[in-house]
Amino acid sequence: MAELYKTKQRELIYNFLKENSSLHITADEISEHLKKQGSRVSMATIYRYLDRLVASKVVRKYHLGNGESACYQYIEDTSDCSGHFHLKCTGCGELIHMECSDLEKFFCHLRDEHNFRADLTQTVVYGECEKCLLKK
Amino acid sequence: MAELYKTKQRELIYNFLKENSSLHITADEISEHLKKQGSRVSMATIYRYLDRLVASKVVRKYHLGNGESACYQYIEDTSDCSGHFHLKCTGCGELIHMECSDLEKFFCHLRDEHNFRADLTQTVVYGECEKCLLKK
DNA sequence: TTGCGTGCAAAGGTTTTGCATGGCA
DNA sequence: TGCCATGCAAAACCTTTGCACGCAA
Repeated sequence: MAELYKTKQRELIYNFLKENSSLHITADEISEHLKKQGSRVSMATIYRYLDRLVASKVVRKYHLGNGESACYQYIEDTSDCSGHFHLKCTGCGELIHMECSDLEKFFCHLRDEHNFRADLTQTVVYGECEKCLLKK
Repeated sequence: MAELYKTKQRELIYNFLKENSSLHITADEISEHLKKQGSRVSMATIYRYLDRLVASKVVRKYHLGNGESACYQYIEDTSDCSGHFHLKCTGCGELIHMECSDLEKFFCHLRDEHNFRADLTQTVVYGECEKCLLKK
């Protein structure tokens, strides 16, 4: 499905996302990165392609709140939807990736007791990280 | 603290938020509501006042993702920050308010095991609600 | 009177869209 | 050749800001 045509622009965007699958990347960062590489790709193309990748579940879209731009991340393993979790520090802005067995419990609790199937890959927990708490 | 001056516009906005403290309201909804009441208040005034209310912790600001506008909610009881939680259905868009003792456990787990002090009032869990799951 | 609050209009930033052109198959 | 993809520019959208005027205290 998805892209019928393979183009240079799409290849560049795709590779950048895949090579940085541990990061959350904005459309603007993609544009900047490609510019440094010597390739210029219009924002329209970047957004249009990202929409397709999101629709075909190749990348995930995050919205980290306030006036910030949306972030995109390449999905490493399509099957794993349970163990990965995000914490965003409202102090320093850091995004923490968390793996934890207790999460599964929380997920099951929501499903069994509240009839709500949470999508933890889409969910971001806001709060303050260790470093920022110590600063106070 | 906060507003030194009491004005008609501020009173209207404040009352609307307070009377609907169970809802999450956008700046635009405030504008529309007041328009129906016969009062027109500029968006600039609404946003400026909301900023103040957020700064003085009278209302809470939520960002529900994607291109959606920010939502604001009057804080009923200033002290209660632990037991209230939000689930947003990605299917029908409904925002579910959840009270649950297991949440406290989850909150403590993050704090004790991950050194992260979550702000549950700012956090929204995405997923699918009962109704949308049944539709499938 | 003093200075904060308001409205208007313009600007800001991110994302989307229309249209003509360019490029893959 | 026949579409689809691209770039450009303009528009859409939410939110912020500058400035002159209005109004609370």
